[in-house]
Amino acid sequence: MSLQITPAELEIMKVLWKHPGIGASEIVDALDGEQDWSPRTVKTLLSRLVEKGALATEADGRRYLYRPVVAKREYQKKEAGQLIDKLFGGRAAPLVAQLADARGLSDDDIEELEALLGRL
Amino acid sequence: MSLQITPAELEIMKVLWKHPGIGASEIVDALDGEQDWSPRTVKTLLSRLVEKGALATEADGRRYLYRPVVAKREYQKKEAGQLIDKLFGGRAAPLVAQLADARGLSDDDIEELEALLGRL
DNA sequence: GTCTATTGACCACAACTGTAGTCAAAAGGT
DNA sequence: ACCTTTTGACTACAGTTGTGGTCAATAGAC
Repeated sequence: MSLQITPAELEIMKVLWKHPGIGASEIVDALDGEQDWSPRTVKTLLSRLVEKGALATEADGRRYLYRPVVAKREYQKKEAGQLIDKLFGGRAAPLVAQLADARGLSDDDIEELEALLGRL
Repeated sequence: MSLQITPAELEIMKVLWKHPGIGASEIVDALDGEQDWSPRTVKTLLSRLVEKGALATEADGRRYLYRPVVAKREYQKKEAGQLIDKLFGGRAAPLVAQLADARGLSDDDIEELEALLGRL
């Protein structure tokens, strides 16, 4: 159960993580400006996500309300783990070093990281 | 020029980052145990990588020697950047927090991260 | 010198992805 | 009671990816 979510599907998931339990047209609205997809496209992505088990549906009269099954946190964890396994030999530090190098760390980042390290 | 490298292709790249300038059969050998691909499959992946500009070839008599065009570092940077943009709102700290949560940080990691933060 | 194994070029093909159309049922406006 | 709009179900279709086959040239083994 690898729950493969494609980039396009992820956009839908992001909307639903932010507003769980909305219907297809609200999702289309929420995506407006972000993505320029026809409502048809959004519907297809929704069906595929339901089929994959990433979304649960709840009938609401004529339509469905959608709700994520995988929590955002879980998904982030999985993706982050995959990336460091795939490219960084499973070690977190080189990843952070690359990030720092690639785009610098904000002061906030540094502060948060220090706090985090303090707790360990 | 986004240089889209797929997971299967990445396995080839990893071999070549480690041993630049080898030929197809050496790559097949190096992958043995890792991946179980027919030599044909490896050849196809090589052609696609060359076509995409991710590998350069150098004729060596009857065959080619392959060599990465994109450095590993560059690729890591790009991937890490994409991940935090895609899932962590562009901030590094939450990513590290997820990683720490998901699999813990080794003492080495913590030490390295502290050194890194010290420099900033 | 001839045979065999290797190589790159080209081809195949199913699964997955991105994008969207058709269709029939139902909801809501008037 | 009709017409329009919205919705989910089904369908389409090209591009990408994973996997590997065919073929002709050729390099090396005998």
